[in-house]
Amino acid sequence: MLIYNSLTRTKEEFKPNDGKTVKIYACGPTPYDYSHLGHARVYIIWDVIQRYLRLIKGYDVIYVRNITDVEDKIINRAKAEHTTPEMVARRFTYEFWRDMESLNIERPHSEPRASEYIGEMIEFIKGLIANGHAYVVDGDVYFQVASLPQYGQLTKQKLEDMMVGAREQVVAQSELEKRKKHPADFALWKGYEASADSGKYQGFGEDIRWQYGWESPWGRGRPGWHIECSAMVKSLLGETIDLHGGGEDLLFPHHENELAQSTALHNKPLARFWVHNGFIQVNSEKMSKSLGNFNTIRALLEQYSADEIRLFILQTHYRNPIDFTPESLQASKTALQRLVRAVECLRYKNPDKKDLPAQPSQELIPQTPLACYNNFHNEFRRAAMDDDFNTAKAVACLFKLADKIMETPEIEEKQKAAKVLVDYAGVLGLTLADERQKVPADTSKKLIDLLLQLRSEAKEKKDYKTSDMIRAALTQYGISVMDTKEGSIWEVDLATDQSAATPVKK
RNA sequence: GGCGGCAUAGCCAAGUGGUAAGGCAGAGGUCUGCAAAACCUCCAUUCCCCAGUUCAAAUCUGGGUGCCGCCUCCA
Repeated sequence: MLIYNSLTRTKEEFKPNDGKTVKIYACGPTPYDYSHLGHARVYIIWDVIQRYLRLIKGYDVIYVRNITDVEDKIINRAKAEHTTPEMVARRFTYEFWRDMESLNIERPHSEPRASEYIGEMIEFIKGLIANGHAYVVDGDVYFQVASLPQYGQLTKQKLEDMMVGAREQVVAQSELEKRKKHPADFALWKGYEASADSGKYQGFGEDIRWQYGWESPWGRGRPGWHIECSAMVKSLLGETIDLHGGGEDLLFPHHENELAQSTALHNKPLARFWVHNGFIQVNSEKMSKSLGNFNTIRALLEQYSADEIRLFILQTHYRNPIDFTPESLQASKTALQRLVRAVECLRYKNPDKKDLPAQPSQELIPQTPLACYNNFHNEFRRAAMDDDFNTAKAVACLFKLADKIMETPEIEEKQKAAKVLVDYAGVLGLTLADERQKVPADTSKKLIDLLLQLRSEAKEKKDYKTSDMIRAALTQYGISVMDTKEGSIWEVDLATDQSAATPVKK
């Protein structure tokens, strides 16, 4: 199969390094706020990559996704809320997990937190100082960019060219830059005392940055942004992994610097393939916190199901930008119904079972020579997913199969094909669960009121047979109906309710 | 200033040398007490513009126009 490699900027034939185990490291969230649709896209994409390599390609996959819980934005939020960085990170890590669960994103095998790997980072930095790629200035440690001839290889930038931008944007920014030997040198370790803006954190009682620091050979401080990934990759997966990636914004400086650190220490490539996804845009501008044009996953889930959001995202190739509009999401919602209806026939045989299985079957390779999906398997894999995870094409395959299912009159054939559809949709993380009869919570109240209105109309017509039938039915459902002078009132029958519940006290 | 991406029907979006996937919307039909849903059929002679290469270009080359991203926290 082919995967586009950001490092070479071409699609390359992919095989795991050892032939069967794929080591994946995807850059995870910084938990300082709720996640938005852009985050959803990255993790949905990696979820699909991971599922495809495991379920269809049959590789053993080790999937690691970190949590950056040591970061300035967390510290700033903690300061604003008069709490601790740990509390902020923990809270939003939980919120992140909830969102991931809601989107039917499978858990990675490991989710290392930066704060758990400070020791490994310090060792890593010590190695870089020892072999001359890093230098210490007053408790700070910087990576010396000029010491690595291939620096800039990932983003194809020359050091001289970077200085032009650096001159305008970076150098003037702070006194701190005077410490660096080159403007592009980046911090491996930020010393507390040396921190140029540490002063502004005083006056809040205890200095949060001081609390949130670790002892190191260079004094108290905290790690720079990029070192965590290098150290955790090394610790959990080894010196060279198969796939590494994240959002395209991470290419520079984050991944360039990770690559530099790891190359400088190991003299080996950090990752064989670098995979980066495009952004979600709003009105052709990127969706971001700073522009304030983002939609949280939490908010979107109130109106759209996980399947709908996933379909929306997977209908575009992962490297292209997606322009988000409410209409485009609505289009995916409508489209999904076609797939759901196509697999409705699976319920024909067992009418008692109202829902499809939550987990798709693992038997993914059908041997039945049914005409309706003869080429489906091949098309989905070879033409679509094997070509740089072309989920847009894969989704089109699902729709074509759905049409074939609709056309097929014979029930058993329909069901066989529908099973295939469910299984392959599962590779994309789509459940195809039928939610058409899922009603809002307050609908039952409205329905009871409607029944009581019909009942009172029946009573006025002296149609006591109907009115008694309504009351009897409601009673059977645990609703007590009482007629008063002002009209009928109702309540949930407590006795019925309690009989169903487990007693709390004995 | 450096690096990079995109431009395909009303909208979204695949396709990167062989004659335009798929989705939404729209039109017609079947069904139907009414309504809705569903199902079937149709819907780009053409891929931002100009020039070139080729038997053949949306796809390759050169030029132009427009939009966007990274270089600073960002998925």
